[in-house]
Amino acid sequence: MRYQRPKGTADILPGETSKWQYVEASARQIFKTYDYQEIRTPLFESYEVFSRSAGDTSDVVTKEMYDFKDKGDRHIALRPEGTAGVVRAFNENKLYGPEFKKPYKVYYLGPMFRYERPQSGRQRQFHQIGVEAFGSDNPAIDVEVIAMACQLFAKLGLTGLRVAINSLGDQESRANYRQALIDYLKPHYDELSEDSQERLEKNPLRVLDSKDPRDKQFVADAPSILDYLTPSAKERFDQVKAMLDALKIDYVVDATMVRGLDYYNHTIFEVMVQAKSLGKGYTTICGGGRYSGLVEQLGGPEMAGVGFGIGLERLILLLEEEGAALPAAPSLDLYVVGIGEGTNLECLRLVQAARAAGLIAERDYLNRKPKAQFKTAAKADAKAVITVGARELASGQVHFKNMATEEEVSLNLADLLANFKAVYQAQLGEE
RNA sequence: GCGGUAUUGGUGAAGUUUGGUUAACACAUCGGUUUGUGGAUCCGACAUGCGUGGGUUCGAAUCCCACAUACCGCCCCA
Repeated sequence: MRYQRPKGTADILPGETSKWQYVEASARQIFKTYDYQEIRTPLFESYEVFSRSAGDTSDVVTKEMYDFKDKGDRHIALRPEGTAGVVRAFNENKLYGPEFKKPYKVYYLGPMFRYERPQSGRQRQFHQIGVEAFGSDNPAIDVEVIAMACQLFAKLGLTGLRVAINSLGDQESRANYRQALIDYLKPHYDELSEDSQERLEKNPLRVLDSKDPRDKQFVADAPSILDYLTPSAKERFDQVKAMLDALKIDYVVDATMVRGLDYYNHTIFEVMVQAKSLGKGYTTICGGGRYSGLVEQLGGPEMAGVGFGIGLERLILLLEEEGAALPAAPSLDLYVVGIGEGTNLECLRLVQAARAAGLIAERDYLNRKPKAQFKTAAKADAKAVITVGARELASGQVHFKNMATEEEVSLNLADLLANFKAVYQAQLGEE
């Protein structure tokens, strides 16, 4: 074992990729019905695109970003999340212009990079599917993206999900609450965990998320952000809740939920799940919300946005654990057995004719014995086997065996090659 | 970045407590039994090596050190 993949990366092998394709296809199909289209942005961007958007103090920026200077001395970073690059592209291509329908709806899917300690469902190169909708303040879009995520999970057969929502309010709400929280926690400073003491300085809302029992007793009685929402922010949140109710989407309001990236405001939400494969307690597989100032922050006009990201590794791990119906490898329509080296060309002609007819066809390339070839055909669940040997080459007749019934007939090789699909289907009694 | 557990063929793994010279067993694969017909039987082949590199020892998969990776818990996050 000379080389091994870099820490926190994975090879997704055949067999695995079919699951990925299934999940991706399901997402594309659902997003399409909501009128979202795919956008593809670079895997790397200027460092500032991420540092400006996620917040200079966020952990994602300060310690988890893969950044480097390229040969032209540009400060580059591998994307740690999808939103910033999409917003940059939105601005750079002037998609805010009047000729583009609003809200402007896009989805993306691909690898993201964070320098983290790997664990199950958490890698340094990981994959997200995400959506963004720009240019509407309507809370109905908040609800729509939540509904869209739920619909995807339902389609994939996931149950037992927990949808948590919260509102961070507008800037004024958040500033007022931040101060209130600091005022409340400051007197207990010495009793807080070391982590939370630091959080209190940098990002006080994070204290609410602490798992440390020392912090939890204070968090329980801490002021709620929902009491600090301005009337308009509260009205907005009430509308979101009412619309979720109207769509019969189950959710819980979690006033202590915060987000790791600083650009969020108003509605934020997470879809969580309890799974053995993802560690103890609830794990988030989808997170998102509104970001009203982000477009402007990255040099665009004042324009609202809302979106979410889904962690694909976690999602697929979950589907496997739940025994969800993931597609199996397709079986062969035809296997061509060749006996003796002289049949090499005829075997090639036959599989090529079968493939041209749209059949999944395979043959032996190793000049193995008929028995071994039949074994391979049976193992691949081949529906039919055609045998070609010296006798067949001489007579122009090949043996066609229906593997299910074990019946074998002799067919004219020229007829078969001339009209492959019809002859094949007639033999198997297919339409 | 911090703390912990683990790492033996293509696969599942036994062996590590008590260091001892063919690294068990099973599955898969390949070959033969059957000069040209499938999941069966029987026979045979299949780790000059136990994550990597050092060290201790007459002798190391077994003991010690370092490193790498995976996993678990923090931090954080999807």
